[in-house]
Amino acid sequence: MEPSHHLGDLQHAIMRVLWERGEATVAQVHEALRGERERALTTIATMLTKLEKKGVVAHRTDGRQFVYRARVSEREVTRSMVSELTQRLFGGDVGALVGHLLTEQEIDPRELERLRALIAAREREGREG
Amino acid sequence: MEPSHHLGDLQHAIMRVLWERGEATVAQVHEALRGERERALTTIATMLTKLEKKGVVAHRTDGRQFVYRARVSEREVTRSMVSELTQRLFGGDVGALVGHLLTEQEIDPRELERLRALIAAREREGREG
DNA sequence: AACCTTCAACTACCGAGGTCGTATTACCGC
DNA sequence: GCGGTAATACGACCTCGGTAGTTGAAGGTT
Repeated sequence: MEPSHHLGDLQHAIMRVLWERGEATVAQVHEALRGERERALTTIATMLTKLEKKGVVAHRTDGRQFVYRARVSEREVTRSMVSELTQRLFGGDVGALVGHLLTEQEIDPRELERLRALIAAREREGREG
Repeated sequence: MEPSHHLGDLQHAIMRVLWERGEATVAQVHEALRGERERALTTIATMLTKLEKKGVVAHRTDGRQFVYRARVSEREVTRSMVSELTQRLFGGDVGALVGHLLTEQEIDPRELERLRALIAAREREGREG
């Protein structure tokens, strides 16, 4: 079990920028996040420092600037956060969560068909692999 | 949109006790939670007070004791927390989360069949209702 | 050389969850 | 009535996410 990639809201937003761009300076992250809300540049810088201390990002130096990159993949983080919630709310029962989503949340009909295909594939895998 | 029933770990554990038993004194909650980890009684009492201030629990008095009960349903909380995560990780796309669960997480084959039925029912609903 | 801008570093704070220790109060058994 | 016990009330403190001001250095500009 890796050290629980649990990210806050801003942290996750920053990571998304890094995942998308591969690398980014503080200013670039700040700029990319300008859409949602105006924050001080130092807020981003501080957060990146904290993320680095947590081990989820790293930086190299380019002239005077720090260029950050993610050290954990989006997939890892997503898996980890989803697992955490599944644990908390459904005692780890993934099927129960899917059931909840199917019955309690609105899902686009188009999605349903996709999902149906996904399940079929999954069941096939189970029988063969 | 209700005021975001976002609960921490201990808070959620306490709520689960309340949901299960309907009502419980501080001592009873403390006792029920003893299994996972030993905590001071005052920790539970403090948390219950904070939960009451948040509006998610209420209490009546029985002699000298406070008897707490939940003021929000488990369903509400679950929905709210799942929605939050769906928002954060998949931009609110519930289907995407289901897809993730289907492809990235282990699901019991027996569950798959149940889910298939659930989807079929859902699709039927969509066409008729 | 003096200045101005641009960085990162450092410090400070706030709120919330979580964890308790101590004070106070109210009751119960002698 | 006195002492002990059982409950709540209150306040302290820690961690973490989030937010930002200030400082100090580095480097370009005139």
